[in-house]
Parts: sequence; structure tokens; C-alpha cells
Amino acid sequence: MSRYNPNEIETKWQARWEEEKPFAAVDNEDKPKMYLAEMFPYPSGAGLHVGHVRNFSIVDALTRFYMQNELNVLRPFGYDTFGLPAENYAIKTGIPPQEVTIENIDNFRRQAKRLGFAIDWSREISTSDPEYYKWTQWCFLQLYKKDLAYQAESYQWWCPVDQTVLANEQVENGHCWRCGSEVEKKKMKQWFFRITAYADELLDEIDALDWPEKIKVMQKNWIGRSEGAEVEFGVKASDEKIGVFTTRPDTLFGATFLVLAPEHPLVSKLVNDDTRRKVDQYRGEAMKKSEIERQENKEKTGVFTGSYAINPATGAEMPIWVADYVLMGYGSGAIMAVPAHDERDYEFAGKFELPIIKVIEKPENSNDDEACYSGEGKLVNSGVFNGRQSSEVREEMVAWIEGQGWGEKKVTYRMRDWLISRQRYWGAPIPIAYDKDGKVHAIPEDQLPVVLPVIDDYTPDNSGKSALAKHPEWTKVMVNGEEMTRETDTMDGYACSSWYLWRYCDPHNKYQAWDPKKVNYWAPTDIYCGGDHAVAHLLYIRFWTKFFADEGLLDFREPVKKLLYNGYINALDGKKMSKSKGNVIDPLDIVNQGYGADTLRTYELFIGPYELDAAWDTKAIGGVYRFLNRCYNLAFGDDTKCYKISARAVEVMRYKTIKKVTEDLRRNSFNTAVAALMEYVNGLYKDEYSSEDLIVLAKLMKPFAPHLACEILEKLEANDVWPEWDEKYLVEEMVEIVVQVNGKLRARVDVAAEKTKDVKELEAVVMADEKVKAQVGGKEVLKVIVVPRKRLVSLVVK
RNA sequence: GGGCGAGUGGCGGAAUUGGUAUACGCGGUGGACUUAAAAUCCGCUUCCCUUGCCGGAUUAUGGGUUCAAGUCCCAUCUCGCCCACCA
Repeated sequence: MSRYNPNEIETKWQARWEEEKPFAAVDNEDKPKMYLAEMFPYPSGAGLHVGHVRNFSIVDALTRFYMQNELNVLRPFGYDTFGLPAENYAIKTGIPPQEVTIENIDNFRRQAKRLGFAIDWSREISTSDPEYYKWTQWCFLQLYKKDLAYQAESYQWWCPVDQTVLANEQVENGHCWRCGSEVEKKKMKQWFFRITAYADELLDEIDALDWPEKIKVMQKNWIGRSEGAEVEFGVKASDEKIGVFTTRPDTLFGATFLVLAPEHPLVSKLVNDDTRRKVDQYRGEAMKKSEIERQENKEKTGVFTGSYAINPATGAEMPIWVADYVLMGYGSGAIMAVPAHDERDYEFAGKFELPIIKVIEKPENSNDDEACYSGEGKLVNSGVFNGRQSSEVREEMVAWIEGQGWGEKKVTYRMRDWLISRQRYWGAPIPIAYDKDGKVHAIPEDQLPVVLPVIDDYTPDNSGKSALAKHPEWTKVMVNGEEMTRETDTMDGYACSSWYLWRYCDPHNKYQAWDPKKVNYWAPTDIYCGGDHAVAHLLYIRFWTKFFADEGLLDFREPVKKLLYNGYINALDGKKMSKSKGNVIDPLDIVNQGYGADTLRTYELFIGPYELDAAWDTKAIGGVYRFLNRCYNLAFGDDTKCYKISARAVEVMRYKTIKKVTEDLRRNSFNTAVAALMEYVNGLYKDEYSSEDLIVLAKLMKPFAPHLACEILEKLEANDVWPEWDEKYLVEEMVEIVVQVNGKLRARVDVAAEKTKDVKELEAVVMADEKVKAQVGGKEVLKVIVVPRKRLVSLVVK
């Protein structure tokens, strides 16, 4: 008798798949299609980790399931290769990222193949390949042509030691988080994609998406639409006007002062000789703080400018203050303060003794704060609007404000335009050049790609430009017969991943980014699986879809039908796996220890619901190996145990298992599908099974353990077509009926199946049972509830 | 502070529409096989009382609806995630 040797079986089948290419997808075939993809990985030097394997195994199980269901399936694979690790490695070693990337890809590919994933390898792509980023640059130019890619000045945090831009989150107490040196604010001209042009559509279409609720909420929060009005306040003894955004125009009569953000450009015009010094000092301090710091300290601070505005509704004078609780980046950078109905304004008014006027009556049944009530209610002190309900009168008041010429209806968004400039070497160069007057010119499409040159030193300098700027031979370019200078910034890596799902459909097209006919056949992606990028990537890809649909190059407006957001795999102690903690599990180690790829993959699907984080358990993997070993032994062990015909109970179990595994795969419940297969195998060990049972077992386990499944199917000379079940085979001869008396389970009665169909007959059989009689004990039966479908009879006894 | 989600054995988890709570696996434990070990196979394994039966308790806590609640409703506690001075 042979022993289960996973590595022998797996290398045999992997060689065959390499040779026969059974996973190659056929474009435009007249068959229902299914397009599945995982979020493509960044190929790090460390190789695949167990998190990748979980992600890929989910997609693989579904890929094989739909292939066995005879759909036309596309499951491609690629690499998100631009990024900081390869560049930092290049700075340290001088080895070009191009070389390191190729090594890392080779390693990832080798590992993915060793795990036996059903990938169409002919469609492999890499974002740092000039053949790929040529078209990323082309996408940029399409956005540029439609004014959706534009340049703007913006303040960035700059570390003079690391010579790089820092994100707000990377500045602590005015110091660089890495080296501790004091950071500067640097005004830099940056490229942006105008994602806000699609803000409404991006928001409105979220509800209809078959995506996890958590992701949908995050995207909604991120876009952050608020509806309200922009109201202009005249400044006393001046021609200046101050525009403020408010979501509560109904509280206009209660606005008693204005507050401007420290960065607000009008502040310098509002100060006088008495207030200038104090205001300037306050502004200086506020500008030094990072936004994080400004938000951490919630104690209100501020200074009076010396000027007054006029409330147009009441004619009252409103002192104008400067305070850092008002943010320049939102709305107009100025607010009308309504201290009676806004907690922040209330706190500020209390601290600086500013007037508070109540304009909304708190309903009597409300438990909210009396002094500062931010809910809805009847208006008071509001002229003609007195007595009206605040929520109802809001739109009317906006119309009134518009009619008076004081302002207009306005919608604002929390989402900013997408800053895509990076002062880094290892990204797709922005395909732009500047003439001698500094005017912007697009690189003509026939001059793409703008190839990233291999250079000798990748270290950035303090010019705020990438290392490319130090290469005049590269930056010099002829555009339309004129000598120009190239843009030396590269694009955010998220630009490269914003269209790769379409490139997969037409990966080798030399003349187009994609052929719309091919993309419209495969896309939108039916199932997209990943465990990261809840907002950024998944929002950007939606933005580009809408844009290219408007361009007529796609005939759908949402890129992903169903999103599976899988959880992380943590170390045994529940902590994140990391090299520094030394708790990393290398998936290939598990394979090579003798467990094999089938065990690893099945284990990672059995570990728990796919959407939850899970803790790696080195011992539990042995249980999955034992399961596969039992499968092997059924097929390749003692043939005399395999009967011509299955026992009746086994046959019923076979169909039950087909139903359970099919339904579980349809609802992505991989862990329970594996459990059902384990139960089935345990059942086969205990009763008379036939080769039909083994064929069904192999077919059902193929999505999880494809190598062993193929080995078994080959021996039994069977195909892998997904088996079907018929409800009529699920009927057992005897049915156990559960009897509850006064809500407690008191008896189990075996009843012939045909007697359970009729409610009256079932009741009679159950009531005649000795044990039931004993439980009832001659007492009066008040009520009998018979639920044949649930195999249950519930008695209410006096 | 606001929003959302979760809480089930020693552990990971199952229970899909309100209908047998604890499937499946790990761990533990007893046995078979073996000179022995490993591997494999077969039991037992929520807790309490009990040799066993019978019985009782149990899905974070407290209440409620129902013939019936892990599941629905209310309150409380704990944890997780997201947002957060966004006007």
C-alpha cells in the first residue's frame, strides 16, 4: 500500500499544468463568463507570506469551482512592482530596482506555481514594465486632456535631513518621525487628479455595490458630502465679504460671531494696529502645528481680529475671531458661529465671553443638553420663521438667503483631489514637459513610454525633486520640434493599479491600453478579493472606471461586482507577523516540511470565516493533513473496502455533502465546506462506500486540494465536472422527531419518513410514543405545534 | 464624542429563514495494533450532580416578546473597527 506523499503528487500535476495550460482563458467565448482576481501583490524580497496564500487560496477555490461548473473563467495574475522598498534597496546597494524587481517576481512566480494556483500565466503583468506603464502614462494624458489632471501649488511637510516630503501623519511635534529633525513647510507645485469631479457619483453608487458594509461606510466617510449653504457676511466699515459654509442655515439668526482659520487670506486685512501683533503670533504658532496636533488639543484657543461682520438676518454686529478649530482645508475656511446650537462654538463663546442667542427650542421629551442643543426643534428669535420646525424650514431658508442675495445653496466634500506627484525615482514618470517659459506640454502619445532610465545614484536631494532631475541628458526632450525639460516627478503607485484589471483582459496589446471589446466581455470583475486598500485603491479604481466610461472606452461604471475583503493571518500569539518579532511563518517551509500545498491551502481556508482575522496554529494544520491523508487512503488504500454499491445512508450523505459544499462555496463559506468534506470522509470510513463516493469526494475537494483531487480522479478515470444533487435523494427512511414539552427537549421519536408529511398523522404518532406519554403524565395538553420541516413537535402542557 | 460590528467549551470555530446549541478541527484522554515508538484505526471529551441512568445549568450580564431565543426587542458591561474641532 502506497503512502500519501503530497510533494510527489503535487510536482507531477504542476508539471502537467505547466505543459497543458488548462487555465488559459478564451476571450469572447459564447459562454457565461466569470472574471476573478486577487489584489495583485507587491513582490517583496521576502517572498510570499501566509497572508498572500490565504488571499490566493480563496480566489483559487472559487476559480476552480466555477471552472468545474463549466463557466468561461478568467483568473489572471500580476505584480504591483513600483514602490519604496525597491527604491530604498537601490539607494543602499546601488543595484537598480529594475533588476531587483525581476528577481523578486521570479521568486513570487516560482512560489505561486509551487502552490498550484489555477492562473492563466499568459496574462502576467508588472506595473514597472515599460510596456505596461506606457499605458499608465497614456491614461494620465487622457485625464489631462479632459482637465482632470492638473497642477497646483500646495504646502507639504518637508524634512531637510531626509530630504523628502512627509505626510501629516509622519510629523510629530514639528519633528520628523524618522530622524527627529524639525520639519519645514515647503510650497511645491504638484500634480493632482480631479477625483472630486466624480464625488457625487462615487458616493451615490456605493449603496448598490455588493461590497462589505464596512468598506462602504469607510468610502462614504471618506467622500464626506455635506449639504448646506454658503453665506456671505459683510465686514463693518469695509468692502470685504467673508463667505462661510454651514450645514445649518436654519440657525442663521443665532449666528453671533465669525471664526476664520489661521491660514485664511483675509485675516491680515481684518487686523488693526492693536490686534496685529497678537494675531500674527497666534497664526505663526498654529501654522507650525501639524493638523494631527491641532486636532489632538481640543481646548479652544483663538484671538480677536478687531473687526466686526454684520449678520444679514438680524443686522447685529458679529466680532470676527481667528481660531485653529476652524480648518482652512474644509468649506471656505471660515464659519458662522452659532453657540446656542453647536458644541464647539458654545465652548468657544463660553471661554471668550461671546453672546449666545437661542433660536431653536429643544423639544420637551429630549434629554439633550439645555444650554447647547444641536438637534431639531421649533425656531424662535428667527423673524418670520418663528414657530416652524428647523428640519422642515432649512431649504426654505436657503431659498430666502438666495433671494436676498446673501448666499447660495452649497455642497462640500471632505474628499480632496488626489495628489499623485511623488519625488521618487521608482514610479511611472509623469508624461509632461515644460518649455523655456515654463509652460506645460503633454508628451505626445507617440513618444510614450517615457522610460525610466537606469541611473547611478537614486538618492533624492533637497531640491524637492526626484533623483531623475540630476540627469540632464534624460530631462532634455524634443516636443513638437521644440527643446523642453521633462517633469521629473513620478506617479503615485495607485495610478498604476487603477486600470490593471482591464489590462488583464488584453495584456499584450501594443496599440491600445485595452481593446474595449475584450474588456467589455470580461469586465467588470465578478469577484475581487483582497485584505487592504479599503478606501484609496478601491476608490481610485471606481473613479477611473467612471472616467473611461465617459470616454466611451468601457461600457460599465463600476469595476467590481462583488468584493471579498479577507482578514489577516496573525501569529499564534495574535500579534501581526513581522520579521522583527521573529514570528513569521514561511508558507513554502510548510509545504517543504512534507505537508504539501494542498494541506496548506486547505488549512488556510479551514482556519475560520474568510473575512475575519485568524491566528496561525502550527498544530491545527496537522488535522488538515490527516484529513487529506484519509482521502488518499480511501482512494489508494485497500480496494476490497470499496463496494459496488454504497450503503443507503452513505448515498444520502453523498448528496447532502454535494448540496452543502455547493451552497457553502456560493456563499463563500470555505471553512464549513471543508468541515462538511471531513464529515463525509469520516462517514465513508464507517460504512460501505463505492467508487462513486470517491469520485464525488474528489470533485468536491478539488477547489481546496486540487492536486490530490486530480490524482484521485485520474485513478478512477473520472472527469471533474461539478456533481449535482437531487432533493429526492436526501430523504431518509426514518426521521428523528424532537419533542419539546413546555419549551424543553424531552424526547426523540423515530418516525417513518412518510408519516411526517401530514401534520395530524405526525402528531398522532408522536403522542402515542411511550416516552412522550410519560412526559405528559396525563396532564391536559393545551397546545400542539407541529413543524414537520424542522422535525419538531412542541407541546404546551398544563 | 459619533457610527458600525462582535461577545458561544481549554482553544479556532458551527448553528444559512426564531425550531435538536457546542458541527468540524485542535488540544486532552482511554483503547486497538506494535518488542517499543511513530504513524494509523476506534472510543470519550460544555459544565454540575452521578459508577451509570435520570436530572439540572449554560451562547458577556439583566430584563422582555414567543409554544420555542445564540438568533428578535430594551438596558448594561467588554472588545474590535471606522470617523472625529468637517462647521
